[in-house]
Amino acid sequence: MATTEPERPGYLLPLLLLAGFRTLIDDLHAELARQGHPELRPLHGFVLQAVGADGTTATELGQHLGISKQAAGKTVDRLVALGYLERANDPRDARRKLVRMTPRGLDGLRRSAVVFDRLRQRWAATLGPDRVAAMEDDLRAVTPANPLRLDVPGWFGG
Amino acid sequence: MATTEPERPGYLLPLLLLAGFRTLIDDLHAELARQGHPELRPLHGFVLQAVGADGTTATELGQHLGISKQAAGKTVDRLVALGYLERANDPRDARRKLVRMTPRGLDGLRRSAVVFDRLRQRWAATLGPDRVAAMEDDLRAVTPANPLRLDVPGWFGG
DNA sequence: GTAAGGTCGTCAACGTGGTTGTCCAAATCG
DNA sequence: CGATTTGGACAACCACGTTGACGACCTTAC
Repeated sequence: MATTEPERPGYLLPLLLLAGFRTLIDDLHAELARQGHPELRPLHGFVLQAVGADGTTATELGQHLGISKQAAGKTVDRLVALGYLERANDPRDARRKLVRMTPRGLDGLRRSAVVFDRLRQRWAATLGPDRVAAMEDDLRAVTPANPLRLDVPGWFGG
Repeated sequence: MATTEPERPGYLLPLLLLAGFRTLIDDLHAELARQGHPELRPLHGFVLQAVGADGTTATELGQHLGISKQAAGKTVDRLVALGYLERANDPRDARRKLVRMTPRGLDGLRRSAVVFDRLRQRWAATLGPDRVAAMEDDLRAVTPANPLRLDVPGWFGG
């Protein structure tokens, strides 16, 4: 690198990152819709991921996702109504309501993982596997290893 | 590349892209808040960018941003209330209401550009200028050159 | 054992952003 | 000219986020 770069404007970088994220998520949900999960929203996938196979509670979920327990509870309500989650009582603590995946929820989660892997392979086929890995490594290097902030709607607009 | 990659899970890629975007935007707005623009939300910056120095109308803005004209009008209302935009009548078409930047809006937009450039330089200093450029090129290659979809809150949570 | 304090879940109110549907005024077309 | 299209605004609605308040329940200390 002898001379300086041809001065790329800085504002393009966030736009490209957003576009990349959005492309991936849109492709995922287009495929999920084809596979029997048309009601899943981008947000929901991440919530299912956060609930995991072991289940949690609304408060834990909120902490994990970086949102209030009330907001987490509302989203759980929605996913219960859609048939992806269910609530159960904790036998050891009558205050807690365990949030668990239903079979349908597990199905969606597994399919998401498969599709994400396939999408990453598609990027690798286009760019080369090393470039994708480099992108991941680079992003990890400039990103404060945050524990997943999922308050996107409120953050962006709020 | 003799063998296959060590199987990185595909779901990390979107998370890293989102984290990168979010880091950039958060840093930008932290700096903007320091420079006298604490009320600007992430969304607002993109809207100002879309309005540009020449101004537009709410309908055009909505088309440009990928949202309805009503949603665009609402956001314009907010930015007018915050002092970043102003409306004026179009002398050639009494239906149209021109949306223009105020001096405050221009100030915010210019500062955003400066901060974005500086943030990109910071990434370049950490990763190397070629890596940042490569990331941009790669993202452009896997992204359908979309004309800026700004319906993020509704898209994500919808 | 009982009183004090902390935690979990829920209800309510509110703000912001998105949508669709309706409607009027103004421009444009035939 | 009348008919159609277009821009803007209003209203109703949904999704997601917030904070505040409040029971119900666990835990701890006395």
